[in-house]
Amino acid sequence: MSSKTQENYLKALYYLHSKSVDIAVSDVAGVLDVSTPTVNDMVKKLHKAGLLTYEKYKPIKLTDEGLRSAALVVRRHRLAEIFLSQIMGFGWEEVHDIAEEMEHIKSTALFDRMDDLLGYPTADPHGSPIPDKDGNIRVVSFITLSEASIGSTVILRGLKDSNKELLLFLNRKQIQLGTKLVIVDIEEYDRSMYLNYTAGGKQHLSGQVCANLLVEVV
Amino acid sequence: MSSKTQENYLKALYYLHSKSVDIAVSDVAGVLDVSTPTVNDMVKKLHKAGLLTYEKYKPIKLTDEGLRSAALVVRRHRLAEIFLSQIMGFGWEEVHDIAEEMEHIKSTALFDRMDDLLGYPTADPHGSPIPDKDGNIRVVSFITLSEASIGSTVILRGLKDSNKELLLFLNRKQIQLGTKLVIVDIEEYDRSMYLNYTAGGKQHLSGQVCANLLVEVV
DNA sequence: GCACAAAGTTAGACATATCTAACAATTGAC
DNA sequence: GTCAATTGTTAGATATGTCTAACTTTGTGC
Repeated sequence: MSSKTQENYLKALYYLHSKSVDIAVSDVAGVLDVSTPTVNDMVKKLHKAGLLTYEKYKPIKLTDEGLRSAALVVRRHRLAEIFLSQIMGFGWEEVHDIAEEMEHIKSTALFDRMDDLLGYPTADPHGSPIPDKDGNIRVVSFITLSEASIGSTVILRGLKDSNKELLLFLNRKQIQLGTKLVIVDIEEYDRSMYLNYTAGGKQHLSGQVCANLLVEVV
Repeated sequence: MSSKTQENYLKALYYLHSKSVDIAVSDVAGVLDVSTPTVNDMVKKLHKAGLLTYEKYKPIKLTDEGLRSAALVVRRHRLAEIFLSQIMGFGWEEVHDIAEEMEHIKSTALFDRMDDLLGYPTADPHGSPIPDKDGNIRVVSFITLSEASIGSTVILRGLKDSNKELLLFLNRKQIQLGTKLVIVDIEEYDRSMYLNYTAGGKQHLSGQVCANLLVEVV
């Protein structure tokens, strides 16, 4: 069983892995704000646990098992963030720090229940993907609503540049993550769109709003 | 700032304090399942932090500050339990272990938000009181519904002996914690009651059910 | 291709939280 | 009131996670 500290190292490694498969000890130290000898010790422990490859003076790499474990920490973090925001009504700027602590809770049931309540989101409001229960990441490429074509059906998956005003606006329009939108018509001159969706009926959204909504075409 | 371990000691001390103000080192060790020397060390730390009184070979006592800190841990635990049960739909038997971890999250905002969402409960479903934000316990004495008299208005605060069937039954009757009930009539021969309340109108509850509902007279 | 800077490692120290073994104080039985 | 049992304390060890200081390796600039 991995400790809270080990989970934080895994999360840092997951982040660095996404930049480059080869990871430097000093980069881990930088991300976690600890000294390199401290990282060195932990690297040896994680190597012994089979979560990463380690040879003296060589760059380290996450093993498949390490990547999976790390993805599960990230899954818990992102589910917690979305839960805090969507279900508990926190602002997106408040959720990170709380999720940082919630992600270490040892209860798969808790996070699976969040997943249920949230309708199995595949990405957070910034479009970062949420690994599934097995640590797999479903690669979905999002486009902005502006890029979608007339007649297509899309699902809102994230916001490109979220701010309070946009969130409140979407709230008033009864549009949330997971809402299925049908593009009825597009005004070419200002890139605004006419949409149809269950909760709101037919609505008109400005080109500016459309450019900020990340959607998945279905 | 107190660590997770210290918070667990405080919680144990809170429990023992409720049995007797004088607390034995060995009792703490028993509750937390650690050795007495371990408790001895921690007692010295908590004494240094001003949370309890300590004199060699004398029984220990929580100070006012210690009692307040401990109450705040208990508050977080109980709010988390009720939140997991009421909002997230967990069974009462599942919530304790998860709450055991959630209670250590360092975010007053999280627990205050739970408190809001739950409508400021004063007791958990077993009738154990929930300390407020300042660690104060509002002493309310609950009686069973059976003990209430005709014409009185009561609020459901807890269940004496909760089980799934009872919870489902109350759910069907649309009675939940916080529901205000007016006692319209009592059948003396079987101790059953006729009640009036907003969501359910006039309802008849058996004596067995009435004996299991903990209520606050208002 | 060599020197030196950057990166990585080792060694030794400290804090927290835990243990066992040994010792000390208190208390209750008689 | 004494002594044995219970309870509390001290001392020394271990595991985790952190540090600084000193040393080693790698690799780049010239």
